[in-house]
Amino acid sequence: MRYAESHKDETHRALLKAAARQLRAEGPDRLSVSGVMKSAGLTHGGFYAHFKSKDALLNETLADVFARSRRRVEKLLDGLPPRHALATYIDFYVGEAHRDDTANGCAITALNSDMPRQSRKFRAAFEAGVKAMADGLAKRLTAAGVADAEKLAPSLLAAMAGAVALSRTISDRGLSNELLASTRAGIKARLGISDL
Amino acid sequence: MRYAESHKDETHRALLKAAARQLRAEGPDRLSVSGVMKSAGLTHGGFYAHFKSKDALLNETLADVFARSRRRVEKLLDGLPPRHALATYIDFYVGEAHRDDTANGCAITALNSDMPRQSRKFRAAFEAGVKAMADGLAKRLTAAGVADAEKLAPSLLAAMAGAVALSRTISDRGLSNELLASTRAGIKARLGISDL
DNA sequence: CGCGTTATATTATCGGCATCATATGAACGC
DNA sequence: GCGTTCATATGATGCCGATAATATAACGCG
Repeated sequence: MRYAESHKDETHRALLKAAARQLRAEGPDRLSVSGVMKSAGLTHGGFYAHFKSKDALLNETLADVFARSRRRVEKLLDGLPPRHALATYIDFYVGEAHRDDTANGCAITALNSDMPRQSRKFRAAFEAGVKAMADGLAKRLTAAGVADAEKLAPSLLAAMAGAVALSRTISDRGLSNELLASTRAGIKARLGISDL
Repeated sequence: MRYAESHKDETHRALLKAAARQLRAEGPDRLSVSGVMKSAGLTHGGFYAHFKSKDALLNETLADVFARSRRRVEKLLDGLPPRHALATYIDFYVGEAHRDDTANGCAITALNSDMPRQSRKFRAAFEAGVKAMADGLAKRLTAAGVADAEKLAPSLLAAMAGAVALSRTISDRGLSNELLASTRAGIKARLGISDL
């Protein structure tokens, strides 16, 4: 290695970061190799020194996005008492800020309807991410004393992601906000934490 | 008009029908002009005699999809007492058959996450469809004696669409079914029609 | 029954994108 | 400072899709 050993790793990370944003903003089809390279300040040709293919980039990126989201949520909720953590999570996920920041938001809301058209591997990465999120939520539900947490968690996740995704399609800000608020209230009622 | 006047109209309708399936199955980006023409038994060149552009086709197709879905639901629920109609609607929408038939299903579940990346006109057509569906649902809620129907309807729609969309991304059939069942139960509980 | 019209087919153009081959130039050890 | 080696840049190549120009063929009217 004549280059500083960090160079390639740093570039790799930079590409992943750029891809993570573009994946959620543009979707897997519209994300382009040259676009990612340009975002990282490079030209398109060097891409294949870092990833075998666009597919490989997409798969690695998606796993990375889920992992980062998970860590972010854990940091956000760390130390909160269970019921509070739950309420905070719901407010955070089904919130205006999340709706307005697709590029950094949850992959489920951003890629929901794209999945059935993607490659097997990409779908598998998505599914793994969903399962991890659902498991994490189930644990928090259990900790908060909610019954049937395992079965409930995926349904709650779907309701939250569905609301955020749909809120992004509504141009009328008031209506969009109302949709989010109504969803937060509905979910909290279902969990018996309407007071938080 | 030397051709039978019906020819062009028939072809137009056939193209719309093919596009309607491909739009939901492939998404707006992967849907291709030549694919639609081939589905209708034609070659790609003649397309522009029927539509100004791919965009025009997409817009018209989306409006058509929503209109047809609406009519289909109205037929399904026609004559049922309000609470029954509501329960039937939920079972139908959040059902395995709907999940398994993307190409003929609701545009919201099929295109949810694609919308933020589409053209203004296409998004407007989508939004109009969503509003019409929400209004229809609100009317049925009101008829069934549910309070706050106007605010509740979009949130319910989002939960239903989110569940179906997410259920399509889960390869494990059992888990996927469970997600749907849990969502149906949750929504019915929220509406006080768990007994139906 | 053939003529003009109109729907559809053929073929061409153009651009974007993934991928790849080769060139360049920066950094480190000597 | 010099050459080696590796990251990145330059510049193809080839495919696929949207659009458009032109050619063909089906049809009904006179």
